[in-house]
Amino acid sequence: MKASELFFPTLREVPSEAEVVSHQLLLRAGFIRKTTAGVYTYLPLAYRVIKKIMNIVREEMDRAGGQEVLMPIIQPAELWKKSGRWDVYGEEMFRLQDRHNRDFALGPTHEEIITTLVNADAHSYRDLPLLIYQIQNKYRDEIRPRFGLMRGREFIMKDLYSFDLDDAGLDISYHKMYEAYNRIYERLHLQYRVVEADSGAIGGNESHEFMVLAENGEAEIVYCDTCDYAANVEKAVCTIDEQEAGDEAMLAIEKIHTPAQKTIQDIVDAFGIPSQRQVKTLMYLADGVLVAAVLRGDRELNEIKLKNALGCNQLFMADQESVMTGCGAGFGSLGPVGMKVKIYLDLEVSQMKNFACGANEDHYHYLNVNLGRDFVPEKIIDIRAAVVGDNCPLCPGHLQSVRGIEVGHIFKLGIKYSQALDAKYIDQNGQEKLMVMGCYGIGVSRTMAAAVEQNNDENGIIWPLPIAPFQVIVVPVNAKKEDQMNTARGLYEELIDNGIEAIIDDRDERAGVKFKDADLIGIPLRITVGPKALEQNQVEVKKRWEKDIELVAVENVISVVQTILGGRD
RNA sequence: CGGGGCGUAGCGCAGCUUGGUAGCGCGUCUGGUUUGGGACCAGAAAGUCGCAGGUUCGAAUCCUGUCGCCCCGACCA
Repeated sequence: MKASELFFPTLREVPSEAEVVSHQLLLRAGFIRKTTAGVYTYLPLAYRVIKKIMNIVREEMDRAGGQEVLMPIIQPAELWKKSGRWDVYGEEMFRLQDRHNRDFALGPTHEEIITTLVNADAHSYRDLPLLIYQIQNKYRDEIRPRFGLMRGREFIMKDLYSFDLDDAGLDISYHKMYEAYNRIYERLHLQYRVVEADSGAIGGNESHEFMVLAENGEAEIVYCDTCDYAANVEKAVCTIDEQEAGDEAMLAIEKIHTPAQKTIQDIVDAFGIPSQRQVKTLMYLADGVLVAAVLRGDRELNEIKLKNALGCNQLFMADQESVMTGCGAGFGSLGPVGMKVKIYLDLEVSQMKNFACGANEDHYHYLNVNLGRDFVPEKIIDIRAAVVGDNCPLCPGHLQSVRGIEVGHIFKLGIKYSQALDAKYIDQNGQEKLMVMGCYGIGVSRTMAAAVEQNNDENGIIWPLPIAPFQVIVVPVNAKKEDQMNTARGLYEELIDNGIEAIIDDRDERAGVKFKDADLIGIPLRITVGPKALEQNQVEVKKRWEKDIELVAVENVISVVQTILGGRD
């Protein structure tokens, strides 16, 4: 490709709409342009990267026994009504009507379509297992699209669905995908981590996320400094150490006047009671029902854990009014003693003795409160957010934390959708049974953004070799000098003949401009044809990820390039 | 949807408080001089100031409404 003909409109300045580095660089380097919020056009360079990612994904899916199909984006409402998700999916689904006012959705995911399809055409145990996948655009009317490609409303996703005879079969399919995903991220040359995940609204009981490590990642990952344990903080299990439980004797409960003390810190300041000796009470509305979540004073609640424990659909922090009517006291004076609504007590609090908390009466607190004697919770469960330094749930190690971008997520769905959509098969004994399903997603366009997020410097993108839009850029320092252009052209053609994807920067620009652009768009190797070296029949070979320049005789360039490309791949 | 902010030339911004000729830098086009890390000189094109109402002799500027965009929160590949 000639740079003079390539459509890659680079920008010198950072568009003001871009906040994160991947968004800024993809815009500046002429890879993407926004059409509307969360919807982007992929320009030629970007689409080359996308296609490379797709191909790696496709190869690994095929290798794992997946079969590629292409399902419709436009999906009839009736399918979604059948699964019960037409109402549940809510605002996030793009909906439209045809000329007869029939309802449709733009597919945010394809469980409905694929399950219906498999149910219609796979009837026997002999037809299973099936691993069906596709790579196509998904539509989700996100509450807030952001960070460019990171969270779009239209994005490219690979989604695979597995159909098995039973749980044992699902375990095998799940394991295949787990392995395939690992191979994919290895092959993409991304630093990543597999973590245990919450399965969220999609349902199911086992789930892993594949996280590309990046400082600005939206997700927090905790991992053990000793063993292999790693989890999304949303999921990370908090344990208590039986040894730590004090054998302190219970003291008599005492009510104190706290006219101006509302927060945990106020009590620390006024009475010198450390936050670890206090308890905080958070009020939530779970599907409209008021509940109390009780945690140690210095801890944060993990809402997802609470939501899962309650088994509710919607969980919001309660408003002042609901709290006043439900508890008879306002925020800042709440506590488990005499609490009129159900108490969900964090595991850790069950070990605390003689703690301080609100008295459910404005301007009063209790001291020396004890579980059992002074109050009885509905449940004692793990609902606190894990933090760095916590005990590992699996070994004697401690938890560390990093941030990551979720680029892949695999779920065991079980029979949730086969039940709703009636996906059954006849087994060896002539019995009807429900298929057991799994689903497995990779955000392809997000993976491209994550790759940039992880691989860049002050000059621009540094594409990992397997997904670089081109592998080599040949830069004649002065396009008007015939000897330089001739050598550059010769090398360029030789590269192409050897199956190496190359650009020749034949533009009549100053060398600085070409170098800046080459760095910005992140081509891994640059071959510079300049006057001085050319006198010795040499050119420069520069790796985008290193500072040093290597002088190479023109006749050796191809083999040097091949060695570098081969070595890093 | 709640909170914060922004819409002025392709990109980055000023002008708005105090109404009166629409400006700057970069980019683009033409000519020339240059040519190893975003050159210089000269010239040029390009904006119904997001849109719609209103106030006014006169609105980018004041008022009302509306649309769009960005950031923080809940959601997710």
